[in-house]
Amino acid sequence: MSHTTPTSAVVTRFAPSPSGHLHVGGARTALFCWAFAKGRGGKFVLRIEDTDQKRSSDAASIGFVRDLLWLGINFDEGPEYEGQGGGAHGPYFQAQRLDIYQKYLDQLLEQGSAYYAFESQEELAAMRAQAKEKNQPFRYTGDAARRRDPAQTAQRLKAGEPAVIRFHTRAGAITIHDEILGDATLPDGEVDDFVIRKADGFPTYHFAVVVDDELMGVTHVLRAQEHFNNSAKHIVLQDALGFRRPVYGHLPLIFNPDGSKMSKRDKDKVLRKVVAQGGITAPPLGTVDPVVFAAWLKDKNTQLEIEPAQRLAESLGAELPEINVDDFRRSGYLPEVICNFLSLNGWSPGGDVEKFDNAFLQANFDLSRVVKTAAKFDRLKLLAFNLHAIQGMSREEFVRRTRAHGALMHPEFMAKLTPEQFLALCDASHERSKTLEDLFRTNGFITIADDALEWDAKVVAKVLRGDSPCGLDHLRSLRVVLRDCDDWSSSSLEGVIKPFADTHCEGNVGKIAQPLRVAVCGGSVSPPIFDTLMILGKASSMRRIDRCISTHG
RNA sequence: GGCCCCAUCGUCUAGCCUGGUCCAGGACACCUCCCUUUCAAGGAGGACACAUGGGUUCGAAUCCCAUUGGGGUCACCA
Repeated sequence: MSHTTPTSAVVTRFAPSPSGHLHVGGARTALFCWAFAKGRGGKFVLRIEDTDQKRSSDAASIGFVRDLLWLGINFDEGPEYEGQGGGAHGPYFQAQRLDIYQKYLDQLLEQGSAYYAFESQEELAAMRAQAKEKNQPFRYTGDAARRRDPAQTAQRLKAGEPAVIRFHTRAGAITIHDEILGDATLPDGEVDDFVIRKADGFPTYHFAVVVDDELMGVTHVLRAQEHFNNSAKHIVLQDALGFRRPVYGHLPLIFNPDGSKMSKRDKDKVLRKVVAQGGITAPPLGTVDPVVFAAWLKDKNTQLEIEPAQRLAESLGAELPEINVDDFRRSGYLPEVICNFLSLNGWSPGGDVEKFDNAFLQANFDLSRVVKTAAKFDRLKLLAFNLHAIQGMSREEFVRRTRAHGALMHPEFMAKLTPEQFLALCDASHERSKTLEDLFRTNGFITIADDALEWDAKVVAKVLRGDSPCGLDHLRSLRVVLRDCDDWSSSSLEGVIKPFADTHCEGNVGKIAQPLRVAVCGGSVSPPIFDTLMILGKASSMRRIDRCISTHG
């Protein structure tokens, strides 16, 4: 293979470990990497870091790629996935590149830049504990190991003793050049002889990253700030291997509003709280496996799988916090809004501009405008952005996207509405929808059978009873009027009910609208009442009103 | 604890590099009022920040130092 890769072309990469779900933090990293490369006519590479056999048992679980594409983040090279990916620098799964790493491992070994080490996990843990006890940082010193003669090392290896390969870090301070943070120098001794190949033969993250970034021609490494110190390790590796050094940019972290790290564990946290408050000792049927549940209860560090966690939350009436991109999709957020909002966490185009699309981001994203400070993820502002975007949609677009969301998330709801009903519901809900989920969440009464509707006791007491004439009295006299009303359109109903309110309630429409609303939907919230009646249709509306009167009369 | 990084309204941020136009701008949230058949939405107002202390300078949110506070990292995880 020739090395004619033009050095001027920008290449960035997003390199997550395999997972079925894309975290919003990861999404932002991917978005920035994508925007940076694409805005400069470069390439964006996706690489799967599956060198941890314990966690990557299901190496095919790269479901998050779907989330990436949903957000509009496509990649030029990477695993093949629904028409995306492929490329000349594959394979893009690190677990499939073991022979490549071995070559460079050998080079390091020959150079004397790496050596075998035989300490057991237990020994290392003891050393770490000791360091911690003395309040000292743990640093592995390879002197003893390196002093061992090669013959003995060979013998131990031959005997099948488990061994790792460590990098021999030379003395000296290491300076990291960072396009976002500026330069930072780690003093001599900060980087110890870290492991580059594990006992199971897999490279560690540090080693695989350095080799792959070089081979894949990555020019700019943009990743979260938690990787900052790792960059020092990568730099010394690059130097030892004679590799080029990419430009680094460490992105500020994204936190929860309370300052804690945003983590999928937050879901477990919410569930544990609800379970504890409810004094629940066994999982509701069909939610979580009882054995798993017991183990989960016992060990606070364990996490439930996403699907069981969702079932459990639903059955307990708990709201799980949105953490993954898919959570936000399910909650009815728009991908373009998520991208827009995510960009604003850590970057801004300057001035007062804050609403923009991915094309704008691509054209304007620049490292010099990335902020250094961590951001707290403000869901309320995201919600406001989503509302604004929905309001900005045409009627057709709103219908189309709501229908798509409904087909995916609420097929049973969709099945119960005629196309005309659905359209009317969309019109009645458009300007009040903060998410695509709102319509489905707040209009459940429409899909309930007329004779199965239940009324909220509190609301009944407040709206239907009380002063005289009370709501029920109004309903009784209004039902006669409505019964004779043949044109059940919104405007016609208004033409009937408003005059009724004039004569019976001194023009106070609320006095009659609320009892009506409660009668037909069971609660105090619905779209405007005339729309609500129209959507339900005359037969259904009348049945509900009559049943309400007889039930509460 | 060692090392590294950071510090503008409650939150995301503009301004900082190239000191004066900033008694600090926008957005979300919040408060008040208006509109109103519910919930929203919408309209009009309002309150709210340069962490602290020293310098440098005629002048500092902007430059320097210290303090304080916050974060990251210290794995055969990535």
